[in-house]
Amino acid sequence: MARPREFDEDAVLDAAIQCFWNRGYEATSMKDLVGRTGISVASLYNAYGDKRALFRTALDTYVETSIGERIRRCEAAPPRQAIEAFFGEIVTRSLTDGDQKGCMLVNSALEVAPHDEEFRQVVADALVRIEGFFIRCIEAGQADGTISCALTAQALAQHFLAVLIGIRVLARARPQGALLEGIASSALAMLGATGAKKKARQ
Amino acid sequence: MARPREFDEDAVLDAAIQCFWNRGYEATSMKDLVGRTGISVASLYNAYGDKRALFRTALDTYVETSIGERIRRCEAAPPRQAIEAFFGEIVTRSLTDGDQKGCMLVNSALEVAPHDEEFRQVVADALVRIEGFFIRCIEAGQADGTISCALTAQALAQHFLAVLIGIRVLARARPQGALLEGIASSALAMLGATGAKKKARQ
DNA sequence: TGAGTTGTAGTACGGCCATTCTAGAATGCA
DNA sequence: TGCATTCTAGAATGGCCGTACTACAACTCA
Repeated sequence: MARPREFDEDAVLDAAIQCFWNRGYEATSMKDLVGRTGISVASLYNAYGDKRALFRTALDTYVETSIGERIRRCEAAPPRQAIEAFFGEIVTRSLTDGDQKGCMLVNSALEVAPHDEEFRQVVADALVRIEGFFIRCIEAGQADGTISCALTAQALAQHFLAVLIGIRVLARARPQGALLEGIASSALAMLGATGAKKKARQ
Repeated sequence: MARPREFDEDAVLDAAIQCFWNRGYEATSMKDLVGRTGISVASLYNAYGDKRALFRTALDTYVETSIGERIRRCEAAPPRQAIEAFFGEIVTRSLTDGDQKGCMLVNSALEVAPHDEEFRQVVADALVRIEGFFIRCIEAGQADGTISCALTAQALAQHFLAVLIGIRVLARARPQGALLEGIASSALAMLGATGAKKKARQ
């Protein structure tokens, strides 16, 4: 071990994530990355390998932090509220992001997954992880009666996954609050009528 | 007027659509287009302008043919069947396409719409057109009692739009029949119970 | 202190990119 | 037939791409 890094590795990786997230893989050049990260291209190559490897690191980090943490955060709540919180966060994030970057995972699912087996697997695994979150919540909710049993947990979870992706795509092309919120709330309606308390009030 | 075109304009445009559809805008090079269309780069520039203009023509044509025609075809059927047919076609197409190209409109919604106002508008308009198809079908179905009134026509239509997009994205990352078919059928379940005949049988 | 190691900066490199130019071939019209 | 016009082919162009190389700076450890 000799000379230590001069740059903040987390900050640089975060800057790289922002680039790829915003523009995608192809449209992001090494020059863009150098400009955004503030370090030289040699340092980038030295620290992360080539562009593809840097993208892989960026995507993995994004999935682990943005998505993984959201799942953990939401899953702390009771099942039904966990799903509501998840959609709520997604919609809020989509609307408050001025760059309209959408979700880096969804963007990658379209851009890099189809023609690259490695990335297809990374994306598919992350999607399965989200689906797993939904399944766990729905099963728990169906067990304690807070979620309807009209559909199987898996069917409903996969439906939610599709809606989630749809929201993320629409966030980039039609970023209107009413649209995204409406879609989320019609999805949540599929959870079934809420408990007796709320029902009685209406 | 002098020397006429030597190439089949429809065939060339179709080849260009295939390129852009499969790889996206950025990842498709003029060299790719020359190879796929079979005509020289000079002819491409002469006939369609630059790469961006060719993409615009390709996208417009795609929307008009692939999507416009599907809407017209499906809308010939009664409202509920129209929606069922629409989802059925999408799922079938997604699964039988060996290239897993998904939908060129959805791909464009993520790749070119966010950073290009012209294309954002083109994509948004096309999405509104699909939404309009759903709204017309749902309103008609709610009027004749074949579709549930649990949600407003617009809310359900927008929900369907999101699910549709979700299916198209998943088709590129997780192209499994059971997944896509399951999502479509859980969406169709939102149309509500079918007519008395079918209900009585069960 | 100095030898060894690793990070950094700048630059050079070959290749491919979109685009344009040049020359000539094919057609319609007079 | 000859002129004007349009299409086609291929090469040329300038720029940017990702990447590798070279020289040097900064640190650890003996």
